[in-house]
Amino acid sequence: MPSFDHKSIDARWQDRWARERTFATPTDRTRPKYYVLDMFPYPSGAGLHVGHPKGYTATDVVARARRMMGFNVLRVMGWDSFGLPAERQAEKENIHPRIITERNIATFKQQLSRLGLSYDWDRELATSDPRYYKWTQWILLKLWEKGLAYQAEVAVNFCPALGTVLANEEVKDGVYIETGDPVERRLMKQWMLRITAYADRLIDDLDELDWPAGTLAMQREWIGRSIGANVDFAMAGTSDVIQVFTTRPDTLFGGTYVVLAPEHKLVDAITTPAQRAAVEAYRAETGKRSERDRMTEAADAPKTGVFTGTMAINPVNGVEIPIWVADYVLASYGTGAVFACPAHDERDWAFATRFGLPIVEVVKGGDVAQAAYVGDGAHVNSAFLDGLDNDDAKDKVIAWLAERGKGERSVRYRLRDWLFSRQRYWGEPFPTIELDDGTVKVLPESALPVILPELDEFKPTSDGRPPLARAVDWIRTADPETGRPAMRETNTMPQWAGSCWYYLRFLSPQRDDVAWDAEEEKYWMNVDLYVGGSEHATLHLLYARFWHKVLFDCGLVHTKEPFARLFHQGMIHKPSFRDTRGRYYYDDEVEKVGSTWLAKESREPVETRSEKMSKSKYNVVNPDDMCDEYGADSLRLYELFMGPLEEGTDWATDGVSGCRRFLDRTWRLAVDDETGGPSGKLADGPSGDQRDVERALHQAIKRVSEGVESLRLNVAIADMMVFVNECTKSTTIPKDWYEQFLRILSPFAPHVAEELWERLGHRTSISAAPWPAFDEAKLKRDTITIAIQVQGKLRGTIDVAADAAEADVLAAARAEPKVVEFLAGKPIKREVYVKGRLVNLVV
RNA sequence: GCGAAAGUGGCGGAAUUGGUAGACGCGCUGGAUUCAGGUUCCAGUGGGUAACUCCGUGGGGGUUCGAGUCCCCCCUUUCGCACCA
Repeated sequence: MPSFDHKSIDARWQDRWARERTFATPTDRTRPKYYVLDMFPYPSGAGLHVGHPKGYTATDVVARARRMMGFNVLRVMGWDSFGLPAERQAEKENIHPRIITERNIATFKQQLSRLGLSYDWDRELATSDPRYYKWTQWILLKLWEKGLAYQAEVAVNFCPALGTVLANEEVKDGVYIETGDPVERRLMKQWMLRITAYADRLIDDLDELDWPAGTLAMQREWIGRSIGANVDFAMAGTSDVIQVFTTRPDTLFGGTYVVLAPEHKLVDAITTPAQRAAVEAYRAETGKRSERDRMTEAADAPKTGVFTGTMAINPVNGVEIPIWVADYVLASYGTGAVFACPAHDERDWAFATRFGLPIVEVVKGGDVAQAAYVGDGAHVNSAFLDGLDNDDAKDKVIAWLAERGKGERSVRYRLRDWLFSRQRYWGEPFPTIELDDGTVKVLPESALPVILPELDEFKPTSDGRPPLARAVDWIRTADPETGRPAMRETNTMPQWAGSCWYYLRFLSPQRDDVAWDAEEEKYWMNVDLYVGGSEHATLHLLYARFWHKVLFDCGLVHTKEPFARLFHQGMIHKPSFRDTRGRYYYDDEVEKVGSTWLAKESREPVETRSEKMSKSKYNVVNPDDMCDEYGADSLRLYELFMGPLEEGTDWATDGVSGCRRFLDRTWRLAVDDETGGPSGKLADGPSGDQRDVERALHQAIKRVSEGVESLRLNVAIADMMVFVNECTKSTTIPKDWYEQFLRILSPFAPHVAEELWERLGHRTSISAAPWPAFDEAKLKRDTITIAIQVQGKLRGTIDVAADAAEADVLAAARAEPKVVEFLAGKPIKREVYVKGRLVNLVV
């Protein structure tokens, strides 16, 4: 029999915390603040699985411990509730997405509440709530005022399956990263946000963030700043010039040809009659291949291209070099034209060797007949650059070009402006109108929120317009300022919009007169610890930083960055079972025979592999089941005990029972299993020598305290287990020690800790008890074990007093029988002594 | 192909950052308690060996009195980027 009834204990304390508003956000300003935030979830129809609470439990431990340490803690939860899945579900079931969303939120909240997470639920918010999205629209007005929102006819990523466009960040290898649906290029008029205007600050301010190094690198790469030069190439017999962008102007003397992208606007003008047919054929050929094909083939495919018939003049040495057209040059990056230096660029080298173009070495260091050399080195064959290294040569040649009006320093970015409209229903309507003369203007703040109109069908119209085109009466409106007839925008904002600023709305979610209270913002911002998945490294986290900087420029927030410290929790996986036809099986439908898995019914072999939990793969574990069987505290402990928070691990329900046994032992230290009364094991003070128990206590306090800071909570739990194991061995333990332990256990296992705390006579919640301090002196031992090595191999151990003198330790080491045996009478050449650790005798 | 991270018992993972490898948990083996256990308690549990001992942190070299930890080469896995000039 388990020792305690988790069902009644969980329910009892959850009720009590809610009734007494135990975790209401403090309003005093006398204590230091700590804002700990989880990435809020999209409330999907599938509900929660045990992967979700991993991050939430970690932040809950931090929040609860910080409160006990004397911080005012802001800990909140909300819903990223606009988005595609609800809309698709709505189409399928013919139910309004709002109803579906409400239903899903109720499920999520119910599941979350069973975990005993210490959220201030009075601050709950949902991005699809008009009280919330009014302010999302309001921020768009700010972006407009700053000239950062505009409409443009652009080549977009259009996903036919979804009937909507997608942002660059949402597309990879020609498919939508969420669903795998193919994406094609189309020219459409869209809302754009000028995130590129913030590119430098988005890179430079990364330096001040305590974020995972990988995520910082990904953001830098995504923004992709390249510093180089624009260089003008004149052409024989025309006044046109070709401008190229290069990061290696120092290799200009090695430039042996120029390449234009097939779409480059000068291609037509410069192609000679003799080459026209070949060039036209090539352009037709490359134009036929979709963006997707060109992406997937990418780097390994042999390079293709044709000569235009025209020569360009290399500005540094006046040499005539041919102009080619090739699709390895992208129209959309830089100027759509490059000068090629095959000796020092791998792509150019591949192209030049294929088409027999000359390779001229200008940087020493490699063998350019064999491969391109891209490293640093002394310049040669480069006139006034000879002898310089890459950096010096770049500076010198840029200055040289600038003096002669042939070039200038230039910075380019991989980052493009953010495509901000979607042809969907379930999102924020734009607070904009278009007048009958085509003028687009934003509505005044007083006209907000622009409420999403009711529809009963959510598909795009039959002629391909967005779902909101169905809201005929809603679209027709008047300019509130002039009364002129106007049309509303039928696009909606992308799902990222709401999550770009929710951390600010949590500061004062009940206020309808402001987006957030300025005083609250000054006190609470920025977010001290932000925990969520690494899949948002270049999406949400980049967009949110961008908005935050705009709000900073508007004087609406006082920090440059929203999230001071970021942590990614690893994903929980579980083996799935699949037969050759791709059918998945639940784990109770298969069995292991020898080393292979068979489907129980068909006896067919099934393949097993560890995958991300997903309803469609039949490998989800529901936290409700864990709470039913083991209790919330056992689940919480296991979520964190599994391994380092940042790493992904396989779920093992057996591990939950191990955590439950730990709590059972904890319980039995205080409560008699038979009677349910006090165990009689808790004493007024130590009996005899209990320094081992005391040391285990202080070690646990130390590790848990450090773990709250470093989020290394798995080892913190291990040390708490050591303490309980020590106590289990003792006949009595001081009550005071046990209570100190309960306090450090309480952030992890709050229900059991509260219950025991109360049974020990406390009238107030353990969550309000002060955090115990550990004593370094109590961690020390009187006698320590010293390892004795001969030639670096362990040959024995000796126990000595902790303060034993070196000479005594060495003497004891030499006298150790095993050691004597291995020394075999040989003279000792060297004695290494590491204080308190080991002795190594070298012969 | 480029970049980053990681490879430790049957399994999840520890290891004071160069100092006794395998903490803690799961699983397993034996014993005790129990009418009965998916109970609890005790003992054991990296591999080989009867033992002395030997071998062991993906593989191979190296530095060092001493390497899971540092250096070089290689292999594997995961993630990110993928002709960005």
